[in-house]
Amino acid sequence: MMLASDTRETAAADSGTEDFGPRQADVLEAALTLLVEGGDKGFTTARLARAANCSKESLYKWFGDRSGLLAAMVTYQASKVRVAGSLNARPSAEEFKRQLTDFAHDLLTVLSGPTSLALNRLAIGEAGRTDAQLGHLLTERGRRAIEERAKKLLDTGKRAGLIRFDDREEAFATLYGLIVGDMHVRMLLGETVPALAGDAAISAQAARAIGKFHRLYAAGDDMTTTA
Amino acid sequence: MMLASDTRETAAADSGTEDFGPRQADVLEAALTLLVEGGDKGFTTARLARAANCSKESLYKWFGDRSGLLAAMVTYQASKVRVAGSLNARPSAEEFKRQLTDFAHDLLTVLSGPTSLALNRLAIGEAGRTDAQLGHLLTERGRRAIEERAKKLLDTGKRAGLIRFDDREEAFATLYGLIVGDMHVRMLLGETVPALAGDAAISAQAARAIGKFHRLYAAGDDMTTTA
DNA sequence: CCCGAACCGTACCGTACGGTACTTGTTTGG
DNA sequence: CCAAACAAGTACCGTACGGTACGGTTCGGG
Repeated sequence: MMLASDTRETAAADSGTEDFGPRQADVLEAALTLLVEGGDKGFTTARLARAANCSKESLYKWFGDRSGLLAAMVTYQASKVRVAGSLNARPSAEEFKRQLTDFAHDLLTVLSGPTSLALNRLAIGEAGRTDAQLGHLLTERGRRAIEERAKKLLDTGKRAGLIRFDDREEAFATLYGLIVGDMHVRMLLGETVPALAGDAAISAQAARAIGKFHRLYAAGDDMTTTA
Repeated sequence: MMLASDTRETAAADSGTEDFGPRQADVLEAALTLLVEGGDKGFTTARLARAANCSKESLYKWFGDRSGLLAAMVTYQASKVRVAGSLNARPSAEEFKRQLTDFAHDLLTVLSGPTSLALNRLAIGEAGRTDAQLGHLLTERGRRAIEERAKKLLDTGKRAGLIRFDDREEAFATLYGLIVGDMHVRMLLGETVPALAGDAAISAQAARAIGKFHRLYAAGDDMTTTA
C-alpha cells in the first residue's frame, strides 16, 4: 500500500519529473496493480476509481485523460526502478565480468517482472494506433536508463583494456541480444520461459550470455576459460 | 469457447490443414489488411463485414467467435509464409555462411513486416487476459517454422564440421539473439529501427550478426579475424 | 463559526462494440 | 421450374466503456 511518502527533492534528471503527490502515487500504484492482474482489458477508469477509493472526476482532474493516466503510470513506474550500479573506474577482469553479469541479471529480472510486462503489453497494444506515443515514452523512460548504465559499463571495460570495440552502439546491441534473445517477446506473448524461472535460472542465463559476450569482445586471449 | 459442431464437415479441427475456402481466404485477407492499418482498435466485426462485403452473420457462422476469427487470421497468415530454405547436405564454409546469412535476412524481413507486427501486437495485447491462447497459437504457427529451419541449418553445419556446439537449443537462442537483438520489441513499440530500414540495411545487419555467430561457434580457429 | 476548496460516490450520457435475428436476393440441384 | 440452402444487408439488443455532472462530506483558514 504505501511506500513511505517519498521525500524526494531534486529528482530532476533530464526532462519531465513531475513528482506526483502522495495521493496520486497511491492511485498510480493501484492502477499498476490493476493493470498487472487485468491487462488493458481489465483496466478501466471506473475500476481504478473503485480500487483506489477515489472518484473518476478526480482521475480526470489529475491526469486529464485516459492516455494521460497511462503516461503517468509509465513515468511513475520508471521513477521507481532507478537503479544505480556501483561503478569502479578501474576494475579487474573478474570484477568487470562480475559487473557485466550483475547487469545481465538485473536486466532479465526487470524485463521478466509482471509490471514491466504489463506496461510493455499496454504500450505495444497502443502502438498500432496513435503513433505509439506511449511506446516512445516507455522506451525513453525505461530503456534509456538501462542503455546508459550498460554503455557506461562498456566504456569502463574499454578504458581498463579489458574489452575492445569500435562501435559502442553495436557492442551494446550485441550484449543485449546475447542476454535477452527472444525471451522478452516470448514472455510478452504469455509464454513461461524456463530460462527465467527463478533467480538461479536467471543467474545461469546471465552468466552464459556474459561468457559469450566476453568471447566476442575480450581484449586479451583468455577466451579459453569457457565453461 | 465451443468450436461449433455445425455444418462444418472438414476435419480441420486440430492442427494443420487450414484450407479456408476461397471466400474465407478473401475475408481473412481483408481482415489482415484492416488489422494492419487499424490495430486491434480499428479491427471490428462490423468494419470487417463492410470491408469484405460480407455479413456479420456469415462471419460468426464461419469463425464462430471473434477469437475464432483472430485464430483463423493467425493460421491463415502462417500458412502464407511457409518458407523453404534450399538445403545442401554438405555445404562449403562459404556456402554455409551464406545460408546462415540468408536465414538471418529472411528472419529480419519477416519480423519487420507490417502483418507480422500487427499480429504480434494483437496477440501480445490479448496475452494479458485469457491466458494467451492466441499468443501460444502465434508462437506455435509462426515461430516453429523458423526454429525448425534454423535448427536444420545448425545441424547441417555441425555435420559438415563447420561449427561446433553441444546444446542445439542454446546455439539457436544465441543465433536468434545476435540477429534480432531488441529490435523486434522496439518495432512492436512503434519505433522505426534504422538497422532495418530497407533491404540493404537488413542485409548489413544479417551479415554482422552471422559474423559474430561464426566467431562464437566456428569449429576452426579463424576467430583471429576480428575487425 | 462559516466559507470555499478539494474530493468521494454515484448517477448519467453518448457511443461503440460483440453477437443475434430477420428480410431480401441469389445460387443450386433435382 | 421450384424449393431449399446460402449469404448480403440491416436493424436490433445488451453491455460496457470514456467522460461529465451533481449532491454530500471533509478539512483548513479566516
